[in-house]
Amino acid sequence: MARSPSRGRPKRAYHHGNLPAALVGCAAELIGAHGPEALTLREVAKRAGVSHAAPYRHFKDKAALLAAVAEEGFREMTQDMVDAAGGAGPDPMDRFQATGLAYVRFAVSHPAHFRLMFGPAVPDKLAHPSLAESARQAFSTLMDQIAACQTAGLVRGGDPADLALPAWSIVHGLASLIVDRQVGSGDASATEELARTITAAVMLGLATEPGRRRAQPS
Amino acid sequence: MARSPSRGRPKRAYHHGNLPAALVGCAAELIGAHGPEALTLREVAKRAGVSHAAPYRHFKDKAALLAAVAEEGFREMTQDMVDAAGGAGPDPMDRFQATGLAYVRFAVSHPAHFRLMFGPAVPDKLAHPSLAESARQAFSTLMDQIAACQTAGLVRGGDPADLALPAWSIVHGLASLIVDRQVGSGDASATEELARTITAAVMLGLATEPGRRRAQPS
DNA sequence: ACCTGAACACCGTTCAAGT
DNA sequence: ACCTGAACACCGTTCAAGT
Repeated sequence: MARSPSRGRPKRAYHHGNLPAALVGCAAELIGAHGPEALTLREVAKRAGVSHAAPYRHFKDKAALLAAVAEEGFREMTQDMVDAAGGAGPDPMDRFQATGLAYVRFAVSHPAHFRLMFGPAVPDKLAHPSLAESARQAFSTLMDQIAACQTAGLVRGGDPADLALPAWSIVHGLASLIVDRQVGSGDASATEELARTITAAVMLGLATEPGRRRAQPS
Repeated sequence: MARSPSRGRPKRAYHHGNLPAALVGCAAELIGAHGPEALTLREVAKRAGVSHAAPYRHFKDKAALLAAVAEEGFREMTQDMVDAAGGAGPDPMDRFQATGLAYVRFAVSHPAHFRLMFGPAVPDKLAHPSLAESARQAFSTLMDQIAACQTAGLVRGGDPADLALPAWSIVHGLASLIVDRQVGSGDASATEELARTITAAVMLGLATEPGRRRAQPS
């Protein structure tokens, strides 16, 4: 097998132009290990083998680097949801539920990334357009599944965005409560069951046959 | 009117034993103004008129002071929910919805406190028992309303804690998404409408007549 | 008992200087 | 063009010393 044609020893490959990617990679590792709050720009730089001032050539400040990692997280989460829907069979309602489960599953298995993506570590997310766009796509994925349910007549009519908001809220709320340790046993299969109950509840609320259906006391 | 009987000028009243309360008050003010992330123990101390080492006589560390402020937040939020339920008339379902609305309203009008209460500013909430207890009471308030709906036959049977989890998740999710600026126009009345839709959706999901009710495509 | 002041080991960020 | 090293203005926390 031929050696890489690029000059220089592989050890110091960063200096040739992929420092940004290396910094994002190191930051993601450290965040996964110790949470976004503990992340230090100086340690990221050290890990990447550069001085603590070097990152500023490629990122405006610490928030910009965190935003890049958060964006990566949103893309991964969206992919997980798309995959889950695809693997859930033909019933649109099953696919919808699978998408929501994937949302919760992502949060539970990557709590540090989830906190980074939604928490205050990146102070103004709208200041990072590609981050905002990747977040929008995650929501969009959920919305698409609702729209498919509507087309199949399984969910009542209306703007899919409006209907997706309760669904997003409930999976996001459960995920947040688990990640913030307000709820949940830590047991993975118990969490799965929780998520299943939660999504089922909101699905009932969105199902067809709208309007007054409240039961009267006997 | 008689002067305060305590010796010394009111300006330096802290030194008599209410420094802890003064620190919590100053911290709450600063958090409300600039968010929990921006809070500095040194500035709290300065604001309270003591040296930056003085707080350590009363709080183990920064997290302990933040925990005290968060606890205050949970008590206030619980009170808001109780008041909302009380002001909502006799229908248990209306009272339940009012409680959920109060939850969202608290978050929207005290975003910094909400972030403090649920976010990572207090790293290990379980390490502060009275904080954990105040959080439990907030959840409990929501649960009580569900139980009342069950008693009235308006919500299906089962462990109230299980049924409250979807409700908690959905209001917490909406509140979090708004506070983290992933959703919402910033308009207060639009937010109110959002919250009303959300709570209605989950109420439909929890209503009586359980089991298979999914509509088939025509 | 409660508070102060100096000190320590960190931060993020900037900037002249090197190659 | 890209990186380094020193420097600045901060942090949280500790601890001897004061009253």
